[in-house]
Amino acid sequence: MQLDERKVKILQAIIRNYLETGEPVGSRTISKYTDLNLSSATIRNEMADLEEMGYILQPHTSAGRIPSDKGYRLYVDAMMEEKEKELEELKEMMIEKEDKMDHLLKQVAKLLAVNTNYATMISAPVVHKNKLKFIQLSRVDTHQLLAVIVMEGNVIKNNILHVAEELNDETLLKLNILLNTNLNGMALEEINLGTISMMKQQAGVHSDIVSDVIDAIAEGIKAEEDLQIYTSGANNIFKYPELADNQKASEIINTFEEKQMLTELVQERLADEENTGIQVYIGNETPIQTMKDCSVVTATYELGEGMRGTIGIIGPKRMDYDKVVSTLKTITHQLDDLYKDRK
Amino acid sequence: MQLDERKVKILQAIIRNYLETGEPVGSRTISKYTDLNLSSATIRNEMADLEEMGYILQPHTSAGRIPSDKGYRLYVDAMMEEKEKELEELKEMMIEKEDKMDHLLKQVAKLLAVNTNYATMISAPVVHKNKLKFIQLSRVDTHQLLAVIVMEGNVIKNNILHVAEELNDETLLKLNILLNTNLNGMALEEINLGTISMMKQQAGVHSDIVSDVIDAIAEGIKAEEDLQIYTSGANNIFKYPELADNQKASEIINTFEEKQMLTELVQERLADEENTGIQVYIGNETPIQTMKDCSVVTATYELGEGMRGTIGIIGPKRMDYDKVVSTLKTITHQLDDLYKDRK
DNA sequence: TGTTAGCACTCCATTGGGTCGAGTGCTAAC
DNA sequence: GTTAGCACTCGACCCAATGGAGTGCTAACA
Repeated sequence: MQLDERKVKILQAIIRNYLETGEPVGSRTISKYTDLNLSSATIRNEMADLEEMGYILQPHTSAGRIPSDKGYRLYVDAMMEEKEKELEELKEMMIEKEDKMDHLLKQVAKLLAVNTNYATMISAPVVHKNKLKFIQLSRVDTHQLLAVIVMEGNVIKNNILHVAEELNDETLLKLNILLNTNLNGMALEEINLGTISMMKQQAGVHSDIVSDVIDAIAEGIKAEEDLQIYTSGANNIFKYPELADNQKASEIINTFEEKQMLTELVQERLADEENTGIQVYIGNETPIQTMKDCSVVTATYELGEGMRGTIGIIGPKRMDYDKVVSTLKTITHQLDDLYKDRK
Repeated sequence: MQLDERKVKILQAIIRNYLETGEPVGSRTISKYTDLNLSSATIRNEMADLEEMGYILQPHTSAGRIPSDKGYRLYVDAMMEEKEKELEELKEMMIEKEDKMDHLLKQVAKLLAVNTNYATMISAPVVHKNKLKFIQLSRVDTHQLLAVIVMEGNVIKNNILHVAEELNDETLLKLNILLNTNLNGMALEEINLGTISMMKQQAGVHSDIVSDVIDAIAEGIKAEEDLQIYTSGANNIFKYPELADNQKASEIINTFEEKQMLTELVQERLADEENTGIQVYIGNETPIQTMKDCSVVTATYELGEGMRGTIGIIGPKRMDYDKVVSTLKTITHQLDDLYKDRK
């Protein structure tokens, strides 16, 4: 059987209607809803076909039809294509240009959640090419050193080191020079045992401090790797009865709270360097099992120089894909602009 | 009417039973439950009295009784007194001694949530006496300076400053000396316009850099003030049917997600310098309106030198107060120990 | 051949009555 | 002061009946 234009129109009508109401859609509704001027009987025949083809399904014998995952997929694909064409103006948004990245991201998540009425997440940008830019040791106390490590993109790590013997200014200066001449400009992956042992040798009696600094750098990488994720609007799921029953709600809320599980979404996106577009996971397509009753829309944003993060919107399958996709586009562009402004 | 010993015993029996089952408790149950050897009829009489006195109430005419907020209050007060006396051994806990404070706090929140089956929150310690310990400007790039500000308690703030003209090493050194001699050891509140203008004058052409650093310090205070709160186990509320209906669950989850509202709990506790004990809010006693159907138990922990935070456990009114109070005591002591070890 | 009206049928949601049981208050007896 | 007993109340649960929304199928129509 073939999916002719009329079938597509009917399918779209079913989906749109279901998106609005959340109730199964009957043939009579469609017969009035569309401008096709077909009787409910004809619609019924077409609907039987669509069901056979797997685009819609009946929750039970004498109910209306609801879209299947496959049906949503068709709808979304068509819509995405449309969106891709229209180059939309970026709307004004109320982002206070906070200096602190995490404040900004929290705000973005919240803004999105409030605007869309869905749950949202955003991952902090991950720096891919992590080069050391600058290292500085300073004496804070007689037995405490402060190690400041600045990486490309002005990501800064601090560490307090405890030292047994007090260091004089000259030694400190020497160590600083040693560290900077050897490490500046190096990508983190390039720092190998050879470099380290050489530096230790040069540091002489203070080799343990070099070790400490290296450790601090290593820790910096680690901290960077378990990426920050901010969420908002998890309680929006209560607005959709099909997600609000205790069992499901509990699982979803938990996923949001743990955040750990959300990284799967992010990983999946960031792994693919090329893919910077918008991705839609419907129902079981999602990589996160607990969200199999939801749909997830993700977008990748970029802050120049390989710093990329992911934004996600999580809602019921009957989410307003249209609006969500537009909103995500706008937001990712905004983030882009923000970066340029700050540069 | 007076609350004699027998009434108290019956009240306790009612509460204990209700805590376990979550169902209204009938007279026959109590008659078998306690070792008072009283018939259900007698219990009924006593229960009528207790109801009149406001300690228990009937959800509807022919149901058993459930404790009122006032009833819980009596129970909790009695229990607290008991607990205060027994000096309990600190149990072994699985806290990895992470260096990063926020990891630690997240872990504590989670640990608590898993152990108690309630929702938990913990606020990052707030430093009350914020003294500057050390300031350092370093050149990162031709037009970028890194300002590192270390405060008492090794709280570190970084800021990248953008400068128009390139500074030579000597100027940088001078500025560093200027900043440190004028500001070190000062409490943040003590830095006034007088100090600032004097420093600016001394800095001459570079007075704008001094301004920037002062701004950075000011921002440091601000960031410190809107305190970090970590939460865990919000989805535990679904385990208690009386909290799991959509309306209530949504509100509670929202409160947890926003976190902002939770600060009220913290503020209330931290304002009172003396009060470092455990506080129980039952139902409407809570300062957070959305939690009027819950009980909240909070404890203050101290990491020496005026760094204090708050831990809270949020559950149904029929929470196992006994266990919660013990657990909180253990945890706060543990945090104390942790600090001593690291010192 | 595609479209439509009509009809029988299915199934869910809702409603209302009936029953059951847990629990109460009251009274009278111990 | 305590208890047994009894009538009463009220929510929970079950069940059957009802109604409505929606379907599939068939026959007639353009």
